[in-house]
Amino acid sequence: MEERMSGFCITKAGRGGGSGNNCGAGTKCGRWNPTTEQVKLLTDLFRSGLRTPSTDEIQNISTQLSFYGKIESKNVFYWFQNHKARERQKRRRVSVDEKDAMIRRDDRFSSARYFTEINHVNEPERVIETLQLFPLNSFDEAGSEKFRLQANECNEAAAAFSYKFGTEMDRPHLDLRLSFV
Amino acid sequence: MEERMSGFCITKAGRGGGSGNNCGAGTKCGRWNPTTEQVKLLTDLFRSGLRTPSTDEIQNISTQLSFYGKIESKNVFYWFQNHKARERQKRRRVSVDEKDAMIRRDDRFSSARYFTEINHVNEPERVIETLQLFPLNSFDEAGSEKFRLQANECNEAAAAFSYKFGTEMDRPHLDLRLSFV
DNA sequence: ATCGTATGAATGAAGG
DNA sequence: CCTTCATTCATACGAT
Repeated sequence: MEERMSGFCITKAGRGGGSGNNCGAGTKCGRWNPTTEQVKLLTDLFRSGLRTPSTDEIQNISTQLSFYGKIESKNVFYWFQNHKARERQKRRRVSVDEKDAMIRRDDRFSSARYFTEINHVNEPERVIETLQLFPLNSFDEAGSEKFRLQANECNEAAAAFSYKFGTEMDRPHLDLRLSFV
Repeated sequence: MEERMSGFCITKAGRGGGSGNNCGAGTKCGRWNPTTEQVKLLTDLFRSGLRTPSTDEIQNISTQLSFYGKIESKNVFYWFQNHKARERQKRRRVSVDEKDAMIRRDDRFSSARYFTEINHVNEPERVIETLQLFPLNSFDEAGSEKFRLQANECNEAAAAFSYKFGTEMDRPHLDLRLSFV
């Protein structure tokens, strides 16, 4: 394996042959490859609170970022979609992992303590502190959406699954099939 | 091969310093190093037909595998993602390589159509799902598309990333605040 | 040490 | 919005 360069190069320069792409000579240019500057600026915008830019905003961002390399509006659109989704996903996984760690830590104790600690994990924290640095009025969408997020009722379902393992120490017999949810 | 380097790795996260190396059990390290037991169990699950575990399944698997060593749910997620992708990739490579790789017309070069054709039409004769050694319960991807019970939105806790870069990168003043367009 | 491969991690792009 | 796929980057590890 590993000769992935054989064929399969959409390169074709089909991208309207526009501005000099950041794909070095011979590099495959099948998809957008953001430059570090572009990533940095996009990240800054995200940190500023922008999560779901409107079409106009996307267009504007794309136009300005095109200074640093080839970019299209859809790239910006996808970037925000992915970044938002993955941050949320990451957060979700991490929180559950922390919970698992706690479960494993004192797996033999009452569940009251368990839930108490759970509640401690989710400490509220603002992420929009930079919002005031420069007043973006483009929060029509992102803002309302953001405020929609609430911490109520986290994972009760996740806490429902049973963990009856931990007793078998020697036999790798694990019942990993528990997808009846 | 190997023309991809070109020193252009975004490498932002750069988590945990490069020199990964062996991290015993429980040590912080850059990259998950699955134990043989973990790999075995994951492989068993895969061979049993599990290909795209749901969030809950990922959680359960991760929790139970954590008995054999440090593991996070994202590791399980990535493992299945990669395993499935590479299986398919290998399969495709073989089919393309074994067969006549040149008679194939290059009619797949059309922006978004490319993927669609790849996914749906590019399989002439070989089977699609060959991994059904014994029926388990979680044969996913065959169209189940079961409803994921989304543990809804925890709070916005600890959304901090590793916005580490931004040290001395020249900041060419871009006005990304597209107030109103 | 070098190289090649296997594989963990990430992310662009879609689909639904 | 959510999940999934394809591709790529980065690294651990064995063979040379």
